[in-house]
Amino acid sequence: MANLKDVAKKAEVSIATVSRVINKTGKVDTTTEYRVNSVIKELNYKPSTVAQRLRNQNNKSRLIGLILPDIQNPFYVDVIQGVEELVWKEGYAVVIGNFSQDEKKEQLYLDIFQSESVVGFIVAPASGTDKKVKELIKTGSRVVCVDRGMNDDSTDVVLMDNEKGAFEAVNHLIKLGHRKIAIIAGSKNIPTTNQRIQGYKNALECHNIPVVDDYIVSKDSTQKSGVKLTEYLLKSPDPPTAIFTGNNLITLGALETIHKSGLKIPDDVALIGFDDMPWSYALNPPLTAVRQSGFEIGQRAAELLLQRIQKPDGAIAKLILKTQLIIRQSCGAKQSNLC
Amino acid sequence: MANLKDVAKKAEVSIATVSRVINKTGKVDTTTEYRVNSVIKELNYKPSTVAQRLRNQNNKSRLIGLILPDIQNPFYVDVIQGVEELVWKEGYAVVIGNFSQDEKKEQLYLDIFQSESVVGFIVAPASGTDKKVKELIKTGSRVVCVDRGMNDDSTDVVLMDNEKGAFEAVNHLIKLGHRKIAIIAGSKNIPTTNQRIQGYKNALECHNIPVVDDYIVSKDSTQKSGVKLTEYLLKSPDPPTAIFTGNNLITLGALETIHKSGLKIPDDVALIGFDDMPWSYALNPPLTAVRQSGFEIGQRAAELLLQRIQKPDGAIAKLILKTQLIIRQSCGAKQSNLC
DNA sequence: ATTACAAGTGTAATCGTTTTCATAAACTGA
DNA sequence: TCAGTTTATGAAAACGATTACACTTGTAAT
Repeated sequence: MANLKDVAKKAEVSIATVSRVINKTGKVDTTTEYRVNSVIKELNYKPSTVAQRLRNQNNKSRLIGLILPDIQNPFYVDVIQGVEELVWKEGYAVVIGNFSQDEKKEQLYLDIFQSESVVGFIVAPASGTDKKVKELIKTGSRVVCVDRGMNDDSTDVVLMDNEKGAFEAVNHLIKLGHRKIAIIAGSKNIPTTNQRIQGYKNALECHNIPVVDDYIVSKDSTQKSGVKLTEYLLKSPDPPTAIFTGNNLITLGALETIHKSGLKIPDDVALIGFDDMPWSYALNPPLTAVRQSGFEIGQRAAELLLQRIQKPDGAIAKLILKTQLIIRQSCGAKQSNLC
Repeated sequence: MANLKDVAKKAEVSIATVSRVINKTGKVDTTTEYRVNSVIKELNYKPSTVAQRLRNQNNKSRLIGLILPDIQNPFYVDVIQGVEELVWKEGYAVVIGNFSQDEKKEQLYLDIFQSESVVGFIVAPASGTDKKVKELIKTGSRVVCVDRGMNDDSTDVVLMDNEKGAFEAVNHLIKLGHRKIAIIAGSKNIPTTNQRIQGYKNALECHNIPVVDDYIVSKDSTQKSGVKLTEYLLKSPDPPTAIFTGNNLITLGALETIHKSGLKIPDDVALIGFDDMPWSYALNPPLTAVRQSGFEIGQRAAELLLQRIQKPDGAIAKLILKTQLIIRQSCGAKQSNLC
């Protein structure tokens, strides 16, 4: 690759002049400017970002590091899309690290990204006490958390109101007359899971319906465990009349089992899912679901990050986005007017 | 951040010695080595990758650039996952550019990634004559194409056998007795679309069924156009008894319309989709579909890229992966034994 | 005692930029 | 005509690392 020196020699000027032409800093004669520009084109010269970055210490990359627990989950894909779309307008690209719920992998991605000098991080941290994240902040990196925050509120964060979302879902089921309501939750290691379980309990308690431990099942946040746990619930001596699934993958697993066992939705068993997905409406019957917009989370997080980059010392923001209950046909329509 | 000089001063040695300790090159006294290492830890010193890269001209990043047309499409998410999983083992991270079928955006991402000195690119190019991609190859970048290749076979490429996949799908419908078969294809600008249409035609011709132009509809590869075009087909004077949808998003759109119009699958209209998705089995009835493994494409592409990085001048590979017809219940079961 | 060699270390050049400072030439105004 | 100013340019220092080379010791071989 041609460098400044090559261009300078060919244009018969000093490298300083070439640099001035490129960066439009300082006076340059019009004719030399023209000459230099021709040579640049001729040699297809592109300044070395590496050298620039070394020289201009503050010259960060045009990369934003996005570190997520599970790219297989379409929810996080929406987050990616949200971030990408917003950040793109400012000329940034997104680097993605998928750590598959593995904290070690998360740490390594943070390391790699840091050494690639990303301008900032958007992270859904594996734990609320992530040492590496704290270290990053201390050393002046910009970090925004999504979906899950740091315990000590040391970063900007964009969260969903999971508890309320779950409450509304279960409340909806209760209003339709259901009393035997089960929840298939995701991994208990994830804060959001516990928030959703809490919302579920709150709704039951609000209607004086006893919380039955057998109706609260969880393993991990995969489709497979959705299949298994639904089987377990349906085979139990007193099966629930309604199931609330903790995320979109679990919902798919539950659907699989319900169809296999020949039960009808919503007459034999009602289903309501956390996560509204593109396929929710295509189901038969269309799925009633709690919508959380990954796209919006992504966008907000990106906004916060860009702000933080501009104003490193601004107040720390904590955004809690509302979920939306999308009522379709998977819970039946028998109305009642409790609550 | 501390640099070599700081460490050297504090450890009372020259920067050369510090460098030697870090890189374990050259002789260093055990006690000085120990001293230097302590200081490094104390100051939390990390070598500047930027400076290293400038110095060691060949020192590339640990990033692989992945440039895709539509991250909203779960198929490409599978590709990402495939790449990520394989490449991760070799200590690389993945940078993702989502160009939303916009060639300009694609070019810009290629530029950004190049200036971030990625070790290699995996691209699903917007067009088979992409100038920028060719330029990259000329300047020594490693490029592997996925899903769509370069016209002149100038890069390694991993493709699906779309024509055969479509053929088998339509053949399946014909064997079940269908004669009025429509195809809702994706954007005609994408090579894969045309391959799938070709496979569709081949199957009809193979059974001496006339190809009816009215049954071949296409717009773009979105859910929305799936909705619209299905409406169009079902309202036509002689509606098809079976629909073959060109990708997973179109399938969702078609399902939406079919359910809305109260028709039963497969009795009123059979449906077969290109792309088997996690939700295919959760549908009611479960969807018969042509499976193409994005994950496998991703993995293979990553393999090729890593090989190419090691052996820049090896022979160019063209991998064509087979699709798999997953027969479920969305096409009915009336057997016939033509063909 | 002298030479030869190895071990341990430091000096300085280098990678490709940007930018400060110096300087020569050209212009200004009395 | 000459001081003062502006314009156009170049030389050289930095950014933070690596590394070839030179240098000082100490030790072994003669």
